[in-house]
Amino acid sequence: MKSETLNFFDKVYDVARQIPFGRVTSYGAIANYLGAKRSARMVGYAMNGSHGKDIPAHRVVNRKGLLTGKHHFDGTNLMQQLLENEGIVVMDNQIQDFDKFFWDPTKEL
DNA sequence: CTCTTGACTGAGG
DNA sequence: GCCTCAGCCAAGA
Repeated sequence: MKSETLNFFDKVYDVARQIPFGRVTSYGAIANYLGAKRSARMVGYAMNGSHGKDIPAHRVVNRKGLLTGKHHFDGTNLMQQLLENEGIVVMDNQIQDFDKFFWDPTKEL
């Protein structure tokens, strides 16, 4: 099978699955890694299908480190709880020291 | 094919 | 620093 057989969504899932424990990244970073810097919205859109998979979607936030996608989780503060469980400090839906926990796939991967 | 939607981002006021 | 507007791109109806 060709490596290009993977759809945009599948690529997003692949990258998101490789996010290390205790680290977070942004939609734009993933999109940039996929060669679609302008498709950051598509990354988030793709995450809609991340449920039921082994995708740590809670490690993916917007460029400001804000938990914009928390409303898509089961509870209202589930996403924050998961992040805090990994040692990440979250306050008011915003990750503290975001730059410190930021994981860039284009550099790390 | 056309229109709408969206877990985004950058620029401007 | 906060709010608003516009651009971007893929999937679904």
